[in-house]
Amino acid sequence: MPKVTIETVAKKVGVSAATVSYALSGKRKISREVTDRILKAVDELDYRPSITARNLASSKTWTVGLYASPTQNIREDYFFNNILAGIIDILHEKKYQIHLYADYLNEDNKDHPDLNMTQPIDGALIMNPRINDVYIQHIMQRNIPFVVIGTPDERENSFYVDADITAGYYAAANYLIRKGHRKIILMNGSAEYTQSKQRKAGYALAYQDNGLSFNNEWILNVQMLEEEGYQVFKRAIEEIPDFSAVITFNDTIAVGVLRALKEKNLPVPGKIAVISAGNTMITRIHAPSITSLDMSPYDMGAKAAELLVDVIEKRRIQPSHTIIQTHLVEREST
Amino acid sequence: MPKVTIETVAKKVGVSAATVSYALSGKRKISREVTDRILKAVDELDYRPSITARNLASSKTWTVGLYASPTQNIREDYFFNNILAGIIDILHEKKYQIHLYADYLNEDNKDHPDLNMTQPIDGALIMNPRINDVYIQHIMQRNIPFVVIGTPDERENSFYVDADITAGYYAAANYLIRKGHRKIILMNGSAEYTQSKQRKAGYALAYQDNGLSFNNEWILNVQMLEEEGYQVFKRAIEEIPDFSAVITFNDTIAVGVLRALKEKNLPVPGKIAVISAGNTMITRIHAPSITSLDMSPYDMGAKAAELLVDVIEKRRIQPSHTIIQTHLVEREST
DNA sequence: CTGAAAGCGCTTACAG
DNA sequence: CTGAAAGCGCTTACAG
Repeated sequence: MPKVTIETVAKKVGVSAATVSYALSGKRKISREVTDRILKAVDELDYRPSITARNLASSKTWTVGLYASPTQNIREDYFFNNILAGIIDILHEKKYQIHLYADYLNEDNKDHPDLNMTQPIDGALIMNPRINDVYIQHIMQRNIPFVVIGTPDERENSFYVDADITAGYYAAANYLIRKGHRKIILMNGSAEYTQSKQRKAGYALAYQDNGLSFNNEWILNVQMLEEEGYQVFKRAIEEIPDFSAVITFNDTIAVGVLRALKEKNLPVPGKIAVISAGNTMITRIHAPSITSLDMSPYDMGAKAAELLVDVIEKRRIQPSHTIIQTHLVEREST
Repeated sequence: MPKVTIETVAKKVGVSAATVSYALSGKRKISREVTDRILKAVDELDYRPSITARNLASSKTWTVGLYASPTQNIREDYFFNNILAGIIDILHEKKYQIHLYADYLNEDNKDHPDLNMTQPIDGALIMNPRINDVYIQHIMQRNIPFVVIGTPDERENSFYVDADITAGYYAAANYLIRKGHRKIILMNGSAEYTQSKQRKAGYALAYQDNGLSFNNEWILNVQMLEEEGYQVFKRAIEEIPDFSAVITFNDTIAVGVLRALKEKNLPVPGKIAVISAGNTMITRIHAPSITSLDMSPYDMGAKAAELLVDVIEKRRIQPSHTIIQTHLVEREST
C-alpha cells in the first residue's frame, strides 16, 4: 500500500497540491465544488497530512515542551498532577500538543541531549526553576517563547506564573507565631530552586513583623521525597531542641515529618504543630489531617499554558507575570 | 541573526552538507581532521540540527505518543504518576521523546483532532484500553507500532503489558471469603474499560472456587473520582443490605468509600472490611491504613516502554505480552 | 479562483 | 574518504 500524500489526493481530484493544501487549511477560498471533491477524495483515500512535513514547511509545530521534575519526584508529587491537568486542558483547547521532558540534569549539562537539539516546539513551559537555570538559559538563547511556572531568577526578561509563595509562608509562619510558637522548623526545598528563597523570605518576614528573630539552623533543605523528609527530620528532632512547630515545602515531606514525629512519640497537634503546602488529597486523609497552604495548582498550570499560547501567538510581547493568591486551610495538625 | 543550518556549517568548513551530516551522525567515517574542523564550527556557530527537518528526511521521529487518561482522572490518580515515571525513565534512556495526549474522547470521535492527523510519532503507548478502543483502532489502521498498558480487546494482534488483575482480584476476594465474608461489594470501574471485565472475572472465580455465589447487584461501575466513589457508595449502603466487605478498583475510590462508611458510622475494619488496588502512598497514610493490591505501576510503565522500543526497532515482531504478578499488602482496613 | 515552483533543512542512495 | 543531488511531504509567495 503506497503512502497517501497530498499529491495522491491532488492527482485523484485533478487539481494541484497547492489547491488541496488551501482547501484543507482554509487559508484561501477554494470553490465549493472543488472543495467537496477534495474532501471526498481525502475521505476515500483516508489521507492524513504528515505533521512532520507541515512543521518543516510552516516552521510551526503546534507543540509545547514541558520541562518537568525528575521522575523520582513525579512519583510522589500529587501537586504535579494538578498542574499537569491544567496545562493539558488549556493546550488541548488551544490545539497545541505536549512534548514532555523530565529533568535529568547532572554535572555534564553540556551534553544533555534535550539541550543540544532544536526540539520541534513552538514554546516551552518550565517548572521548578533553579537559580541560574540551565534550561531557561538554553531556551532563551534559542529564542523560544517560554513561560516559567514558579518565579525565575531573571524576572525582567521572563513570563511567569507563580503562587504568592512568600505571602503563603508568611501567613503560615504568622499563624503559628500568633498561636504562641517561637521556634518553627522550616523544611525547605533544595537551595538550588528559586522557590526555596521565596519560602524563607516569607518565613523570615513573619518573624520580623512580630518583632521576633529566628535562627538559620532551623531551616533545613531537603529533597522532594517522603523518605528524605522522614530521615532528615528524625535527625532534626535530636539536633534542634525545643521546637514546637514545623512548616514543610510540600505535602509529601509533611508525611515524612509526621512519621518521624509519631515514631518519637511527639503528638500532633498536642506537642508539635505541622503545616504543609500543596493541599493535595493527602492532607485530608492523613491522620491527623494536615493544615496546608492551598496554591491552586490546576489554575497555575492553566494560566501558564494560556499565557504561553498568547506569547507564542504574539498577543503578548512584553514580559509579564501572574501571581496567584494562596490561602491556608486549617485542619487537625495545628 | 540568520539561521544557522547544516549549510552554514558546511560553507564555513569548506565541505558539503552531506559530510557535516555524516560527521555528526557517525553513519559514515569522516577523516579525523575534517571531523574536528566540523565540530569546531558547530561549536562556534552554536549550530543545532533541526529535528523537524531530520524527522522528515529520515521518517523517524524518536518520539512516542502516550495516550493517557482524561485530565480529571489524572488529577486524582497517583497510580498514573508511577506508570509515567517508569515510561519516562526508560524512554529517556533509549533516547525517545514523549508526546503526551490526554483522553478527550466523546460522541463525535470521528472529529477528534488527535486522530485525524499523522502525528509525528514512531510508536504509541496506550493506557486504560476500552472495549473496542477507538485509539487502538486508529493506531492499528495507521500501522503505528504500539503497546497497550492493560489488556486490550484484541489480544492476538497487540503487544501489551498488564498486571495480573484477574489473579489480583481473585486473591482479594478469596482473602475476604476465607475471613468469613459472604457479601462483598465490588466497586468496579466503568464498564467500557477492559480492566473492569478482568476484575469481575477474578472476583467471580473466587466465589466459584469457594462453592459460593454472588449477586450481580453487588457489582457497581463508577468513575475514577473520589467524590464519585463517595456518592455512589453512600447510595449502595442504603440499597445493598448486610454487606460486610468492599473491594474497589483503585485507591482514590477507596478513600471515597471510607468517607461514606465513616459518615454512616460503619467502622472499618470492625464492621466492614475494605480492600483497594494500587497500593499508592494514600493507602499507607489513610486512617485506617488500607489493605491494597500492589500492581507495580513503575514496572508496568517501564516494561511497556521497553517493549515498545523493541517493537519500533523491529527486535520484536510477533505480538507478545508481559503479565506482572500482583500481591496483596495487608493493612488495618481488613 | 487556481497552478507551477521554490523552499523548509535535513538524510541518504548514487558516484567517484 | 567526500560531493552533488534527489527526496522527505508539506506551505506559501509569485503569477496569471
